Amino acid sequence: MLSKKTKYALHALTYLGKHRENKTVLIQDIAEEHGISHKFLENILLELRKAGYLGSKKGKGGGYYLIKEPKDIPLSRVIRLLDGPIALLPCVSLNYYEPCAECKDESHCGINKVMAQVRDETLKILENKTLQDILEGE
Amino acid sequence: MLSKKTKYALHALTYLGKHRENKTVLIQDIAEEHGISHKFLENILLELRKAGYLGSKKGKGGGYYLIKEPKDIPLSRVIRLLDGPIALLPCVSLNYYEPCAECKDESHCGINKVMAQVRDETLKILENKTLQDILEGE
DNA sequence: TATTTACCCTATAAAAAACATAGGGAATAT
DNA sequence: ATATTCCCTATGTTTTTTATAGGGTAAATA
Repeated sequence: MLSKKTKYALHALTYLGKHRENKTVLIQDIAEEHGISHKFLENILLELRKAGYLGSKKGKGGGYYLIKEPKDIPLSRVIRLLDGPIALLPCVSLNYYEPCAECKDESHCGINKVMAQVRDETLKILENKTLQDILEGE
Repeated sequence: MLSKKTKYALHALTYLGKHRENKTVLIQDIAEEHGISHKFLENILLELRKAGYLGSKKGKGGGYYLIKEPKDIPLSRVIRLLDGPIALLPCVSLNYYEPCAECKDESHCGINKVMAQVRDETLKILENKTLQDILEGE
């Protein structure tokens, strides 16, 4: 399951995607819309900004805004950013690889091989679904 | 990512799948083979037995053994049993459904719709990969 | 039938991760 | 100047995961 962090990030991106004509959106507005803690959401938006999905403006009239096209924001990226690996095991993670302690020989591990296939197929799904798909479903 | 519980369960099932000619296998043997805590593994095997994947025999000469065909043990089942939902959000889980607190109207939520699609496609993958596939990769 | 073996079951504790809050700092509009 | 709003780091709380403990029960064997 996704963490609340990732779930809230998706809600925030969706909200920002729906308000692209406005210049900026306040953290507070998104937080209130979904009943999320302001401060918790703030940390999430910060991460999204650092990752290049959002822009921000300080001071009165400031706020956040989307700087990427919704079609260029795949679920895979958002999940990786906030939740970490998409692979089901560390030993098959492309971005967060770690060997499994209980596995003596990765190259002869059937679990490893199958999980690598699962990873590839799962990635295909999550790379093809984007914020755009979410917005179209609203 | 899968919990260690699920990962160990897969190792145990694999071990039992590779030793089907022997009548039974000791918890201890599996635990030692993979450097897993005996007691932790015991709880996992217990769950697998209750779920109908394993049989057991008490007393001297006892132990565990596989009672299903490897091809009839899909990853989806093992994951659901030990880790819970396969869906990425509670609001699209088939077996562990819960509404999302921050979502006012599920039927008009784009995240919900996309995640339901992701769930369906992910399930296809995990239902088609079985213990048999793991055994063939060893 | 006594003894040993090995699974059965529940409870509890330790560690890690997730979730949330706090509070002052820096930039900007008015 | 001042109010507004994001920026950033640190810390606390809760939940989940991981692991351990210890006695109970059934079966084989002698």
